[in-house]
Amino acid sequence: MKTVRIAEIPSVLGEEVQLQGWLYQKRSSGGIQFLILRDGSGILQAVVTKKNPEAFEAAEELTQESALKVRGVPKEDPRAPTGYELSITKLELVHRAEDYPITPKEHGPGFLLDHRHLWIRSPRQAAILRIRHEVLQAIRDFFHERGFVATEAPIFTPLSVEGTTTLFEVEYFDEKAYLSQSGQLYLEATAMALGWVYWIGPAFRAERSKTRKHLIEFWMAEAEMAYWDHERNLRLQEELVKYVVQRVLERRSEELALRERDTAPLERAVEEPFPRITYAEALEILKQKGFEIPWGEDFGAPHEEALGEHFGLPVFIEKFPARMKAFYMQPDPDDPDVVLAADLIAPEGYGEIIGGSERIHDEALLVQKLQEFGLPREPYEWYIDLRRYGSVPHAGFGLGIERTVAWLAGVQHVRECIPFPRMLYRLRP
RNA sequence: UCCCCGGUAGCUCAAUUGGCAGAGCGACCGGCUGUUAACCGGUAGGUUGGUGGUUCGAGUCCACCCCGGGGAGCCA
Repeated sequence: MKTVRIAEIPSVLGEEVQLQGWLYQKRSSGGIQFLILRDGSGILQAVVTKKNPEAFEAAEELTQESALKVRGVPKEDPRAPTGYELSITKLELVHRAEDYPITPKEHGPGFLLDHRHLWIRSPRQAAILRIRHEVLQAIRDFFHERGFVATEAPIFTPLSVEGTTTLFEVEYFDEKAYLSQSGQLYLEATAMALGWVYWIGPAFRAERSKTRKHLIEFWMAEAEMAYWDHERNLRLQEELVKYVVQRVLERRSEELALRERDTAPLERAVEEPFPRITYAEALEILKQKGFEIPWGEDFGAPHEEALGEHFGLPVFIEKFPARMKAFYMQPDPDDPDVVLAADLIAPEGYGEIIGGSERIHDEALLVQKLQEFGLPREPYEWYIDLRRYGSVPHAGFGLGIERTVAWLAGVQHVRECIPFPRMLYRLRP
């Protein structure tokens, strides 16, 4: 007897196989019962009738989410939800579940988040997590194929990359440490050692934000490249995003279909070049749309959305006013008031998915910027050191995993794009 | 931190001007041989988030508190 996973069903039609999984849902009509099984790889309808009294009686005892092993013969059947159906020959109960809280009916977000440890079993949630897996694996493959070295940045740090108000402070024996907001500064160091590097890791921001685009703990894919400039940095970002989108379209079409995701905008993002506009040009476009933003002010969520909608494609916005952005960004030699940085805005209202820049490589300028931004020098001493020993131009970026997954899977809120979201006022489960 | 909305059965929600606390789903019992969130009949299930106040009477009005949700700012 061959044990297979539901994902393999199309390749074993007509032969008796065993499945190991859980009961997602059951419907019955007198002498016939339909069991919707899930096993982590997908869902499948199984059918049992009174002609098999032993299995029929065993099926009657099943509660939602009971664990079971079934034997049967899979075949194509247009009446089944996925087009395949298993005729049960034998049914073995592994564990009978207690009254399961999540029913196939409506639930509110609060209830579902309280039961996140169970909610992830729901097919539509599991589909998002499989898409997330595909995104992460595609990113690893992309960088590996191009000769990047996978490396790591520490989670405990003594310093701040972003603003100092958004830090989680923790005790580190006799001193204070913070949870990392970004691995970037450390990646700059490893880039000087290894050339081209990337890492995928968590970032922590103690921002009191409550929007569908924010998590307190989120994951980033960050890359840093020695001897690269702003232009080459943007080309790599576009190549990466196209690669990831194409991979998900190719390998997760079932999950996208289950999510009822319209794939047309994704296909467009693979085929067409991403528009590139400057901050100043973005202000002009927004002005035409009725948004008056003075030079030097940042965009809000409605403005980002308007820009994404304007192009219908991921769009790069580059050359922001230096004051708006981080201390380490390289000024534009043609216009020192702006920096060689760019954000990539996803279409359909999913917001900023990448932020990147060329980094300052001149020691004096970096020290000056630290002062201008009011940052203490001591914890950054090692970072300044990088500008003393063979300093070279370099660039990098960070891609937000959950926002990217939300865009690809068509999920309204990033909290569904990570197994266990950490949010303002929500630490459990 | 600010603005808006909410908290009633396990879940999703009703409850008219302040006047007997209800429905659907789920659970349980029964019926039905092709269901698609199946359907049909029945049973059980309540300290209306908390404290205080107004009132003959509060789920409903007032005050404070607690817990959520949506959005803003900030960011990926």
